[in-house]
Amino acid sequence: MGSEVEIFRSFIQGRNMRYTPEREAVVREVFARHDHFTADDLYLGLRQKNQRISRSSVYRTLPLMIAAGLVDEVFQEDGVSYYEHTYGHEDHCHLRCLVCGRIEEFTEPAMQEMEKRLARRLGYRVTGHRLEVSGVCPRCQKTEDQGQQ
Amino acid sequence: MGSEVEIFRSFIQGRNMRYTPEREAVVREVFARHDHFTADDLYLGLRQKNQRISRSSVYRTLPLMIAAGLVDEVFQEDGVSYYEHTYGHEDHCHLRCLVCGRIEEFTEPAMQEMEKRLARRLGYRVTGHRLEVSGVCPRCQKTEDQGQQ
DNA sequence: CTCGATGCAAACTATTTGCAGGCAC
DNA sequence: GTGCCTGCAAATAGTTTGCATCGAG
Repeated sequence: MGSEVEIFRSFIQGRNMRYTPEREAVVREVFARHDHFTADDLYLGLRQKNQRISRSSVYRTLPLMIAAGLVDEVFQEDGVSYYEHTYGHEDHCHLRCLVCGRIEEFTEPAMQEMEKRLARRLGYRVTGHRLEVSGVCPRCQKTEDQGQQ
Repeated sequence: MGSEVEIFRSFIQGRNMRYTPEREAVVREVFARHDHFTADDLYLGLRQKNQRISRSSVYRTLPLMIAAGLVDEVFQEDGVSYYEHTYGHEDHCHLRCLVCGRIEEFTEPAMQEMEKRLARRLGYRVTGHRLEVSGVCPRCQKTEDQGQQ
């Protein structure tokens, strides 16, 4: 932590925008987390830390962090967006268990190659990807078996 | 078309649910389309064909078609879900141009292998995946170049 | 006939936005 | 001091839901 804050400050100031305490608070909260979070998670987390901030500011800061390349929206569930910070993270994909809802991450080196191949084949300049694999996790398979299903 | 309707009818009746004209209308509309559509697209399409149906019924029928394996929710945009029918379609992924918003499809044989590898490695029983690659399409790259960007 | 399905309108909820006042620069 | 940013409350909009009625089986 620390360098992410600096990166965001540069990004904001480089665009001649104002580096406010609210914006810094959001960056800090984002990087204090190491899981998937919603806008409201950030808001409530900051509130619990006695940071005075509004939901609006959280909602207004997230797109800036995405533009700065520090955050990605990784999936949506029940109409709610989930985010994660990306700085210093290895590129990874998400695996969702349809039974227990748990989401885990995995890295897949083949993805990068696939992307390059795609870019060449279709003429796209590829900037990102989102792979979500769904299925049933080992634990839930076991439960199903016991349940004779 | 035709066999999809039959599949849905069997699915509904097999669950001891009622096969209503509204449900059949939705299936027919879904398979009359060959692009991505929203729940409202279906509703409006049916209305234009003078089918008397409510939005509620469309919204209530879509999850049934997904459960029947005939439809997939493929992405969300601005809080709106987009669907496509899957029956008889080759498995494919989506490529989104961030500049013009166009979404095109591509098939990627490596996906299947990747899935199998994953399943083995992590013990998951994999049932589906969603890969969305984003970037800039050839046409928009050209425009950017002309614009000196 | 019975009970699940429909249509309508109201409810829900995440996110966005207008506006008056505040503060980064 | 200027004008971007904030907080608040209200608006937005897709989707869901309660309920009276309808109709498939």
